[in-house]
Amino acid sequence: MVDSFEECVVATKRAQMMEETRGKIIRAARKAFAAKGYAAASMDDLTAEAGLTRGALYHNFGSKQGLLQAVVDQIDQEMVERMLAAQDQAASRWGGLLEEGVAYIEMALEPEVQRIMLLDGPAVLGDPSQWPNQNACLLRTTQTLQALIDEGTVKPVDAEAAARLINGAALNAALWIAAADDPRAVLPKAVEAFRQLATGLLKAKG
Amino acid sequence: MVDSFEECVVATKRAQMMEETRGKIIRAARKAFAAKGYAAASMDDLTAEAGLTRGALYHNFGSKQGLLQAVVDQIDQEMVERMLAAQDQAASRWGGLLEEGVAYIEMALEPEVQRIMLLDGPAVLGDPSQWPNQNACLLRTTQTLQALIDEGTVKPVDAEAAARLINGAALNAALWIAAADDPRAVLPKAVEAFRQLATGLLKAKG
DNA sequence: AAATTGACATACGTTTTGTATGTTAAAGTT
DNA sequence: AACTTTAACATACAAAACGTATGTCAATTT
Repeated sequence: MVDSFEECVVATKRAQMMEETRGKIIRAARKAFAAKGYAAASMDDLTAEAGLTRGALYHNFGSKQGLLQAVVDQIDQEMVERMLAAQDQAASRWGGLLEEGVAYIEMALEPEVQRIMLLDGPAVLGDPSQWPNQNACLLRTTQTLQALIDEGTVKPVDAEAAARLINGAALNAALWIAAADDPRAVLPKAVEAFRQLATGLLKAKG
Repeated sequence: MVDSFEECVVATKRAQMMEETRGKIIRAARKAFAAKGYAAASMDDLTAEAGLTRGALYHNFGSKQGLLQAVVDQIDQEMVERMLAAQDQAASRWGGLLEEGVAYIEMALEPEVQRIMLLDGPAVLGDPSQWPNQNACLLRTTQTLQALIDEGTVKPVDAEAAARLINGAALNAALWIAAADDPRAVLPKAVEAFRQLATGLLKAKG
Protein backbone atom coordinates (compact mmCIF):
# COMPACT_ATOMS: atom_id res chain seq x y z
CA MET A 1 0.00 0.00 0.00
CA VAL A 2 1.22 3.51 -0.81
CA ASP A 3 0.65 5.93 2.05
CA SER A 4 3.13 8.75 1.55
CA PHE A 5 4.37 10.95 -1.25
CA GLU A 6 7.92 9.64 -1.13
CA GLU A 7 6.82 6.04 -1.27
CA CYS A 8 4.74 6.91 -4.25
CA VAL A 9 7.69 8.47 -6.03
CA VAL A 10 9.82 5.44 -5.28
CA ALA A 11 7.05 3.08 -6.27
CA THR A 12 6.97 4.52 -9.78
CA LYS A 13 10.69 4.07 -10.26
CA ARG A 14 10.47 0.44 -11.27
CA ALA A 15 7.58 1.07 -13.56
CA GLN A 16 9.53 3.86 -15.21
CA MET A 17 12.52 1.58 -15.64
CA MET A 18 10.31 -1.04 -17.18
CA GLU A 19 8.76 1.48 -19.56
CA GLU A 20 12.28 2.52 -20.48
CA THR A 21 13.31 -1.03 -21.39
CA ARG A 22 10.04 -1.59 -23.23
CA GLY A 23 10.76 1.52 -25.22
CA LYS A 24 14.29 0.43 -26.02
CA ILE A 25 13.16 -2.97 -27.22
CA ILE A 26 10.33 -1.56 -29.31
CA ARG A 27 12.66 0.95 -30.89
CA ALA A 28 15.14 -1.77 -31.81
CA ALA A 29 12.29 -3.98 -33.06
CA ARG A 30 10.94 -1.25 -35.34
CA LYS A 31 14.36 -0.92 -36.91
CA ALA A 32 14.99 -4.66 -37.26
CA PHE A 33 11.49 -5.54 -38.48
CA ALA A 34 11.56 -2.76 -41.04
CA ALA A 35 15.03 -3.67 -42.27
CA LYS A 36 14.97 -7.49 -42.31
CA GLY A 37 11.31 -8.31 -42.01
CA TYR A 38 9.60 -10.03 -39.10
CA ALA A 39 10.63 -13.62 -39.86
CA ALA A 40 14.29 -12.87 -40.51
CA ALA A 41 14.72 -10.63 -37.48
CA SER A 42 16.52 -12.45 -34.69
CA MET A 43 15.36 -11.78 -31.15
CA ASP A 44 18.91 -12.24 -29.92
CA ASP A 45 20.27 -9.56 -32.22
CA LEU A 46 17.30 -7.36 -31.50
CA THR A 47 17.70 -7.29 -27.76
CA ALA A 48 21.47 -7.15 -27.98
CA GLU A 49 21.24 -3.93 -29.98
CA ALA A 50 19.03 -2.56 -27.23
CA GLY A 51 21.68 -3.55 -24.67
CA LEU A 52 19.51 -6.34 -23.26
CA THR A 53 18.84 -10.06 -23.70
CA ARG A 54 15.88 -12.15 -24.76
CA GLY A 55 14.96 -12.48 -21.11
CA ALA A 56 13.75 -8.90 -21.00
CA LEU A 57 11.79 -9.45 -24.15
CA TYR A 58 9.84 -12.47 -23.01
CA HIS A 59 9.26 -10.88 -19.65
CA ASN A 60 7.75 -7.76 -21.20
CA PHE A 61 6.04 -9.00 -24.33
CA GLY A 62 5.51 -12.72 -23.83
CA SER A 63 6.45 -13.75 -27.36
CA LYS A 64 7.89 -12.57 -30.63
CA GLN A 65 4.37 -12.05 -31.86
CA GLY A 66 3.58 -10.02 -28.76
CA LEU A 67 6.46 -7.72 -29.58
CA LEU A 68 5.21 -7.26 -33.12
CA GLN A 69 1.77 -6.44 -31.76
CA ALA A 70 3.29 -3.75 -29.55
CA VAL A 71 5.25 -2.32 -32.47
CA VAL A 72 2.18 -2.36 -34.69
CA ASP A 73 0.09 -0.64 -32.04
CA GLN A 74 2.64 2.13 -31.71
CA ILE A 75 2.96 2.79 -35.43
CA ASP A 76 -0.79 2.49 -35.88
CA GLN A 77 -1.35 5.16 -33.28
CA GLU A 78 1.07 7.49 -35.01
CA MET A 79 -0.70 6.88 -38.30
CA VAL A 80 -4.12 7.59 -36.89
CA GLU A 81 -2.87 10.85 -35.42
CA ARG A 82 -1.48 11.96 -38.75
CA MET A 83 -4.68 11.01 -40.53
CA LEU A 84 -6.76 12.96 -38.06
CA ALA A 85 -4.50 15.96 -38.50
CA ALA A 86 -4.93 15.75 -42.26
CA GLN A 87 -8.69 15.45 -41.91
CA ASP A 88 -8.95 18.44 -39.59
CA GLN A 89 -6.96 20.56 -42.00
CA ALA A 90 -9.47 20.16 -44.81
CA ALA A 91 -12.22 22.70 -45.39
CA SER A 92 -15.21 20.45 -46.02
CA ARG A 93 -16.17 17.09 -44.61
CA TRP A 94 -15.77 15.52 -48.01
CA GLY A 95 -12.39 17.14 -48.37
CA GLY A 96 -11.43 15.69 -45.00
CA LEU A 97 -12.20 12.21 -46.24
CA LEU A 98 -10.02 12.75 -49.28
CA GLU A 99 -7.13 14.26 -47.33
CA GLU A 100 -7.27 11.35 -44.93
CA GLY A 101 -6.82 8.94 -47.79
CA VAL A 102 -4.04 10.98 -49.31
CA ALA A 103 -2.24 11.09 -45.96
CA TYR A 104 -2.53 7.31 -45.77
CA ILE A 105 -1.02 6.94 -49.20
CA GLU A 106 1.85 9.24 -48.35
CA MET A 107 2.71 7.39 -45.17
CA ALA A 108 3.37 4.22 -47.12
CA LEU A 109 6.45 5.84 -48.57
CA GLU A 110 8.12 5.02 -45.26
CA PRO A 111 9.75 1.59 -45.12
CA GLU A 112 8.59 1.02 -41.56
CA VAL A 113 4.96 1.42 -42.51
CA GLN A 114 5.42 -0.54 -45.70
CA ARG A 115 7.12 -3.57 -44.28
CA ILE A 116 5.63 -3.78 -40.79
CA MET A 117 2.10 -2.47 -41.28
CA LEU A 118 1.29 -3.55 -44.81
CA LEU A 119 3.23 -6.78 -45.29
CA ASP A 120 4.30 -8.58 -42.11
CA GLY A 121 1.59 -7.29 -39.78
CA PRO A 122 -1.36 -8.78 -41.64
CA ALA A 123 0.45 -12.09 -42.20
CA VAL A 124 1.37 -12.59 -38.55
CA LEU A 125 -1.47 -10.85 -36.70
CA GLY A 126 -4.28 -11.41 -39.18
CA ASP A 127 -6.64 -9.05 -40.94
CA PRO A 128 -5.64 -5.44 -40.18
CA SER A 129 -9.23 -4.31 -39.93
CA GLN A 130 -9.43 -6.35 -36.74
CA TRP A 131 -6.60 -4.47 -35.02
CA PRO A 132 -7.78 -2.14 -32.26
CA ASN A 133 -6.39 1.11 -33.69
CA GLN A 134 -7.17 0.27 -37.28
CA ASN A 135 -10.70 -0.30 -36.12
CA ALA A 136 -10.78 3.13 -34.57
CA CYS A 137 -9.46 4.67 -37.76
CA LEU A 138 -11.87 2.75 -39.94
CA LEU A 139 -14.70 3.58 -37.58
CA ARG A 140 -13.99 7.29 -37.98
CA THR A 141 -13.96 6.97 -41.74
CA THR A 142 -17.19 5.04 -41.58
CA GLN A 143 -18.80 7.69 -39.38
CA THR A 144 -17.62 10.47 -41.65
CA LEU A 145 -19.08 8.66 -44.62
CA GLN A 146 -22.34 8.05 -42.80
CA ALA A 147 -22.58 11.75 -42.03
CA LEU A 148 -21.91 12.53 -45.68
CA ILE A 149 -24.67 10.13 -46.67
CA ASP A 150 -27.07 11.68 -44.16
CA GLU A 151 -26.39 15.20 -45.38
CA GLY A 152 -26.99 14.03 -48.95
CA THR A 153 -23.48 14.53 -50.26
CA VAL A 154 -22.79 10.84 -50.76
CA LYS A 155 -24.93 8.15 -52.35
CA PRO A 156 -26.84 5.91 -49.95
CA VAL A 157 -24.42 2.99 -49.93
CA ASP A 158 -23.32 0.88 -46.97
CA ALA A 159 -20.98 3.20 -45.08
CA GLU A 160 -18.67 0.52 -43.75
CA ALA A 161 -18.34 -1.18 -47.11
CA ALA A 162 -17.48 2.12 -48.76
CA ALA A 163 -14.98 2.96 -46.01
CA ARG A 164 -13.20 -0.34 -46.51
CA LEU A 165 -13.05 0.08 -50.26
CA ILE A 166 -11.64 3.59 -49.93
CA ASN A 167 -9.13 2.30 -47.44
CA GLY A 168 -8.19 -0.56 -49.70
CA ALA A 169 -7.71 1.65 -52.70
CA ALA A 170 -5.44 3.91 -50.68
CA LEU A 171 -3.56 0.92 -49.32
CA ASN A 172 -2.88 -0.54 -52.73
CA ALA A 173 -1.85 2.82 -54.05
CA ALA A 174 0.56 2.97 -51.13
CA LEU A 175 2.00 -0.44 -51.95
CA TRP A 176 2.40 0.53 -55.56
CA ILE A 177 4.22 3.73 -54.68
CA ALA A 178 6.50 2.02 -52.21
CA ALA A 179 7.49 -0.67 -54.73
CA ALA A 180 7.94 1.75 -57.60
CA ASP A 181 11.33 2.64 -58.99
CA ASP A 182 10.66 6.32 -58.44
CA PRO A 183 8.07 6.65 -55.67
CA ARG A 184 7.99 10.44 -55.86
CA ALA A 185 7.01 10.27 -59.50
CA VAL A 186 4.02 7.96 -59.14
CA LEU A 187 2.70 9.60 -55.97
CA PRO A 188 0.84 12.43 -57.75
CA LYS A 189 -0.63 9.99 -60.28
CA ALA A 190 -1.94 7.80 -57.49
CA VAL A 191 -3.34 10.75 -55.58
CA GLU A 192 -5.13 12.11 -58.64
CA ALA A 193 -6.63 8.73 -59.53
CA PHE A 194 -7.69 8.31 -55.91
CA ARG A 195 -9.52 11.62 -55.93
CA GLN A 196 -11.28 10.74 -59.17
CA LEU A 197 -12.26 7.28 -58.01
CA ALA A 198 -13.64 8.61 -54.75
CA THR A 199 -16.06 10.85 -56.64
CA GLY A 200 -17.94 7.68 -57.52
CA LEU A 201 -19.46 7.90 -54.08
CA LEU A 202 -20.70 11.45 -54.62
CA LYS A 203 -24.31 12.00 -55.52
CA ALA A 204 -23.73 14.82 -57.99
CA LYS A 205 -20.76 15.30 -60.30
CA GLY A 206 -18.13 17.67 -58.81
CA MET B 1 20.29 -37.35 -78.33
CA VAL B 2 16.80 -38.68 -79.10
CA ASP B 3 16.64 -40.40 -82.46
CA SER B 4 13.64 -42.75 -82.32
CA PHE B 5 10.04 -42.60 -81.22
CA GLU B 6 10.48 -45.14 -78.45
CA GLU B 7 13.44 -43.35 -77.00
CA CYS B 8 11.38 -40.22 -76.97
CA VAL B 9 8.56 -41.91 -75.11
CA VAL B 10 11.00 -43.28 -72.57
CA ALA B 11 12.74 -39.96 -72.32
CA THR B 12 9.56 -38.28 -71.14
CA LYS B 13 8.96 -40.86 -68.45
CA ARG B 14 11.26 -39.26 -65.92
CA ALA B 15 9.94 -35.82 -66.63
CA GLN B 16 6.43 -37.12 -66.13
CA MET B 17 7.41 -38.72 -62.84
CA MET B 18 8.97 -35.49 -61.73
CA GLU B 19 5.87 -33.52 -62.67
CA GLU B 20 3.86 -36.02 -60.68
CA THR B 21 5.93 -35.50 -57.55
CA ARG B 22 5.90 -31.74 -58.04
CA GLY B 23 2.14 -31.92 -58.24
CA LYS B 24 1.88 -34.02 -55.10
CA ILE B 25 4.06 -31.65 -53.13
CA ILE B 26 2.26 -28.55 -54.38
CA ARG B 27 -1.09 -30.10 -53.53
CA ALA B 28 0.05 -30.89 -49.99
CA ALA B 29 1.56 -27.43 -49.67
CA ARG B 30 -1.67 -25.71 -50.71
CA LYS B 31 -3.49 -27.58 -47.98
CA ALA B 32 -0.89 -27.01 -45.29
CA PHE B 33 -0.25 -23.34 -46.11
CA ALA B 34 -3.94 -22.60 -46.18
CA ALA B 35 -4.60 -24.43 -42.93
CA LYS B 36 -1.61 -23.45 -40.76
CA GLY B 37 -0.10 -20.54 -42.60
CA TYR B 38 3.27 -20.45 -44.29
CA ALA B 39 5.45 -19.98 -41.20
CA ALA B 40 3.80 -22.69 -39.13
CA ALA B 41 3.76 -25.27 -41.90
CA SER B 42 6.51 -27.82 -41.43
CA MET B 43 8.26 -29.08 -44.53
CA ASP B 44 8.68 -32.48 -42.94
CA ASP B 45 4.98 -32.91 -42.33
CA LEU B 46 4.22 -31.46 -45.73
CA THR B 47 6.30 -33.91 -47.71
CA ALA B 48 5.36 -36.82 -45.46
CA GLU B 49 1.70 -36.25 -46.27
CA ALA B 50 2.66 -36.37 -49.94
CA GLY B 51 4.44 -39.67 -49.34
CA LEU B 52 7.87 -38.11 -49.84
CA THR B 53 10.68 -36.49 -47.86
CA ARG B 54 12.23 -33.04 -47.77
CA GLY B 55 14.81 -34.29 -50.23
CA ALA B 56 12.27 -34.22 -53.03
CA LEU B 57 11.22 -30.75 -52.01
CA TYR B 58 14.62 -29.14 -52.07
CA HIS B 59 15.46 -30.93 -55.27
CA ASN B 60 12.37 -29.62 -57.03
CA PHE B 61 11.83 -26.20 -55.49
CA GLY B 62 15.14 -25.19 -53.97
CA SER B 63 13.71 -23.73 -50.78
CA LYS B 64 10.59 -23.30 -48.73
CA GLN B 65 10.12 -19.94 -50.36
CA GLY B 66 10.49 -21.54 -53.78
CA LEU B 67 7.66 -23.89 -52.94
CA LEU B 68 5.45 -21.01 -51.89
CA GLN B 69 6.26 -19.27 -55.15
CA ALA B 70 5.15 -22.35 -57.08
CA VAL B 71 1.94 -22.57 -55.07
CA VAL B 72 1.25 -18.87 -55.55
CA ASP B 73 1.86 -19.13 -59.28
CA GLN B 74 -0.61 -21.98 -59.57
CA ILE B 75 -3.37 -20.29 -57.62
CA ASP B 76 -2.68 -17.00 -59.39
CA GLN B 77 -3.13 -18.65 -62.75
CA GLU B 78 -6.45 -20.12 -61.66
CA MET B 79 -7.57 -16.71 -60.46
CA VAL B 80 -6.61 -14.98 -63.68
CA GLU B 81 -8.54 -17.57 -65.67
CA ARG B 82 -11.64 -17.01 -63.59
CA MET B 83 -11.33 -13.26 -63.91
CA LEU B 84 -10.98 -13.49 -67.66
CA ALA B 85 -14.03 -15.71 -67.82
CA ALA B 86 -16.00 -13.17 -65.81
CA GLN B 87 -14.82 -10.36 -68.03
CA ASP B 88 -15.75 -12.17 -71.23
CA GLN B 89 -19.21 -12.84 -69.92
CA ALA B 90 -20.05 -9.16 -69.57
CA ALA B 91 -21.85 -7.24 -72.30
CA SER B 92 -19.85 -4.02 -72.39
CA ARG B 93 -16.19 -3.31 -71.81
CA TRP B 94 -17.04 -1.30 -68.74
CA GLY B 95 -19.20 -4.15 -67.48
CA GLY B 96 -16.27 -6.48 -68.01
CA LEU B 97 -14.12 -4.36 -65.76
CA LEU B 98 -16.74 -4.47 -63.05
CA GLU B 99 -17.36 -8.20 -63.33
CA GLU B 100 -13.65 -8.79 -63.13
CA GLY B 101 -13.51 -6.95 -59.85
CA VAL B 102 -16.55 -8.74 -58.52
CA ALA B 103 -15.03 -12.10 -59.43
CA TYR B 104 -11.91 -11.11 -57.55
CA ILE B 105 -13.93 -10.23 -54.49
CA GLU B 106 -15.81 -13.50 -54.59
CA MET B 107 -12.66 -15.59 -54.84
CA ALA B 108 -11.45 -14.27 -51.53
CA LEU B 109 -14.18 -16.24 -49.84
CA GLU B 110 -11.92 -19.26 -50.25
CA PRO B 111 -9.46 -19.83 -47.40
CA GLU B 112 -6.68 -20.81 -49.79
CA VAL B 113 -6.86 -17.50 -51.60
CA GLN B 114 -7.29 -15.59 -48.39
CA ARG B 115 -4.39 -17.05 -46.47
CA ILE B 116 -1.89 -17.80 -49.23
CA MET B 117 -2.52 -15.04 -51.76
CA LEU B 118 -3.58 -12.16 -49.58
CA LEU B 119 -1.71 -12.66 -46.31
CA ASP B 120 1.37 -14.87 -46.49
CA GLY B 121 2.24 -14.39 -50.14
CA PRO B 122 2.88 -10.65 -49.96
CA ALA B 123 4.80 -10.97 -46.68
CA VAL B 124 7.16 -13.67 -47.96
CA LEU B 125 7.44 -12.89 -51.67
CA GLY B 126 6.97 -9.15 -51.57
CA ASP B 127 4.52 -6.82 -53.31
CA PRO B 128 1.94 -8.89 -55.23
CA SER B 129 1.90 -6.47 -58.13
CA GLN B 130 5.41 -7.67 -58.92
CA TRP B 131 4.38 -11.32 -59.31
CA PRO B 132 4.40 -12.51 -62.93
CA ASN B 133 0.75 -13.52 -63.16
CA GLN B 134 -0.52 -10.66 -61.10
CA ASN B 135 1.30 -8.46 -63.50
CA ALA B 136 -0.45 -10.08 -66.43
CA CYS B 137 -3.81 -9.60 -64.71
CA LEU B 138 -3.08 -6.03 -63.77
CA LEU B 139 -1.79 -5.35 -67.25
CA ARG B 140 -5.07 -6.52 -68.74
CA THR B 141 -7.03 -4.32 -66.39
CA THR B 142 -4.78 -1.42 -67.27
CA GLN B 143 -5.25 -2.05 -70.99
CA THR B 144 -9.00 -2.32 -70.60
CA LEU B 145 -9.03 0.94 -68.72
CA GLN B 146 -6.86 2.62 -71.33
CA ALA B 147 -9.27 1.50 -74.02
CA LEU B 148 -12.15 2.89 -71.97
CA ILE B 149 -10.29 6.17 -71.65
CA ASP B 150 -9.58 6.28 -75.39
CA GLU B 151 -13.20 5.63 -76.30
CA GLY B 152 -14.24 8.41 -73.93
CA THR B 153 -16.09 6.30 -71.41
CA VAL B 154 -13.62 6.89 -68.61
CA LYS B 155 -12.02 10.11 -67.41
CA PRO B 156 -8.48 10.76 -68.64
CA VAL B 157 -6.64 9.51 -65.55
CA ASP B 158 -3.46 7.44 -65.40
CA ALA B 159 -4.64 3.99 -66.44
CA GLU B 160 -2.20 2.03 -64.32
CA ALA B 161 -2.91 4.08 -61.22
CA ALA B 162 -6.63 3.58 -61.68
CA ALA B 163 -6.18 -0.15 -62.25
CA ARG B 164 -4.23 -0.50 -59.04
CA LEU B 165 -6.79 1.44 -57.03
CA ILE B 166 -9.63 -0.68 -58.42
CA ASN B 167 -7.64 -3.78 -57.63
CA GLY B 168 -6.90 -2.56 -54.14
CA ALA B 169 -10.50 -1.73 -53.42
CA ALA B 170 -11.52 -5.20 -54.53
CA LEU B 171 -8.75 -6.76 -52.49
CA ASN B 172 -9.74 -5.01 -49.31
CA ALA B 173 -13.35 -5.86 -49.86
CA ALA B 174 -12.23 -9.44 -50.19
CA LEU B 175 -10.31 -9.32 -46.93
CA TRP B 176 -13.27 -7.79 -45.19
CA ILE B 177 -15.62 -10.45 -46.45
CA ALA B 178 -13.28 -13.27 -45.55
CA ALA B 179 -12.83 -11.99 -41.99
CA ALA B 180 -16.53 -11.25 -41.48
CA ASP B 181 -18.70 -13.34 -39.21
CA ASP B 182 -21.15 -13.97 -42.02
CA PRO B 183 -19.27 -13.60 -45.31
CA ARG B 184 -22.34 -14.30 -47.43
CA ALA B 185 -24.16 -11.39 -45.82
CA VAL B 186 -21.53 -8.71 -46.46
CA LEU B 187 -20.70 -9.88 -49.97
CA PRO B 188 -23.60 -8.06 -51.68
CA LYS B 189 -22.88 -4.89 -49.69
CA ALA B 190 -19.27 -4.95 -50.80
CA VAL B 191 -20.19 -5.63 -54.41
CA GLU B 192 -22.70 -2.79 -54.48
CA ALA B 193 -20.28 -0.31 -52.92
CA PHE B 194 -17.61 -1.45 -55.37
CA ARG B 195 -19.89 -0.77 -58.33
CA GLN B 196 -20.74 2.68 -57.00
CA LEU B 197 -17.16 3.57 -56.25
CA ALA B 198 -16.02 2.50 -59.69
CA THR B 199 -18.41 4.97 -61.32
CA GLY B 200 -16.07 7.68 -60.09
CA LEU B 201 -13.91 6.85 -63.08
CA LEU B 202 -16.78 7.30 -65.53
CA LYS B 203 -17.05 10.53 -67.46
CA ALA B 204 -20.83 10.82 -67.32
CA LYS B 205 -23.15 9.67 -64.58
CA GLY B 206 -24.68 6.23 -65.24
C1' DA C 1 17.11 -6.26 9.12
C1' DA C 2 15.03 -10.19 7.06
C1' DA C 3 12.11 -11.68 3.62
C1' DT C 4 9.96 -11.42 -0.65
C1' DT C 5 8.85 -9.83 -5.02
C1' DG C 6 9.98 -9.03 -9.69
C1' DA C 7 12.88 -7.44 -13.64
C1' DC C 8 16.11 -9.34 -16.23
C1' DA C 9 20.11 -12.72 -17.48
C1' DT C 10 21.70 -17.37 -18.36
C1' DA C 11 21.28 -22.10 -19.79
C1' DC C 12 18.87 -25.65 -22.00
C1' DG C 13 15.79 -28.37 -25.07
C1' DT C 14 13.06 -28.59 -29.12
C1' DT C 15 11.94 -27.62 -33.65
C1' DT C 16 12.94 -26.46 -38.29
C1' DT C 17 15.53 -25.11 -42.19
C1' DG C 18 19.16 -25.98 -45.42
C1' DT C 19 23.12 -28.76 -46.99
C1' DA C 20 26.01 -32.65 -47.81
C1' DT C 21 26.20 -37.24 -48.75
C1' DG C 22 24.37 -41.67 -50.17
C1' DT C 23 21.43 -44.80 -53.15
C1' DT C 24 19.02 -46.55 -56.90
C1' DA C 25 16.76 -46.51 -61.22
C1' DA C 26 16.92 -44.62 -65.81
C1' DA C 27 19.44 -42.91 -69.87
C1' DG C 28 23.41 -42.65 -72.84
C1' DT C 29 27.62 -44.79 -74.84
C1' DT C 30 30.41 -48.15 -77.14
C1' DA D 1 24.40 -55.90 -73.96
C1' DA D 2 27.41 -54.24 -70.39
C1' DC D 3 29.41 -50.15 -68.48
C1' DT D 4 29.26 -45.47 -67.23
C1' DT D 5 26.92 -41.53 -65.98
C1' DT D 6 23.26 -38.72 -64.70
C1' DA D 7 19.67 -37.31 -61.75
C1' DA D 8 15.64 -37.91 -58.64
C1' DC D 9 15.03 -38.67 -54.21
C1' DA D 10 16.24 -40.38 -49.27
C1' DT D 11 19.13 -40.03 -45.26
C1' DA D 12 22.20 -37.83 -42.09
C1' DC D 13 24.12 -33.76 -40.26
C1' DA D 14 24.83 -28.91 -38.76
C1' DA D 15 23.25 -24.39 -37.55
C1' DA D 16 19.90 -21.14 -36.04
C1' DA D 17 16.13 -19.52 -33.41
C1' DC D 18 12.17 -19.67 -30.43
C1' DG D 19 10.39 -20.59 -25.97
C1' DT D 20 11.01 -22.15 -21.18
C1' DA D 21 13.10 -23.12 -16.89
C1' DT D 22 16.14 -21.61 -13.70
C1' DG D 23 19.22 -18.31 -11.49
C1' DT D 24 20.52 -13.59 -9.65
C1' DC D 25 20.37 -9.24 -7.73
C1' DA D 26 18.25 -4.94 -6.71
C1' DA D 27 14.17 -2.93 -4.86
C1' DT D 28 10.29 -3.02 -1.95
C1' DT D 29 7.75 -4.71 2.07
C1' DT D 30 7.14 -6.05 6.85
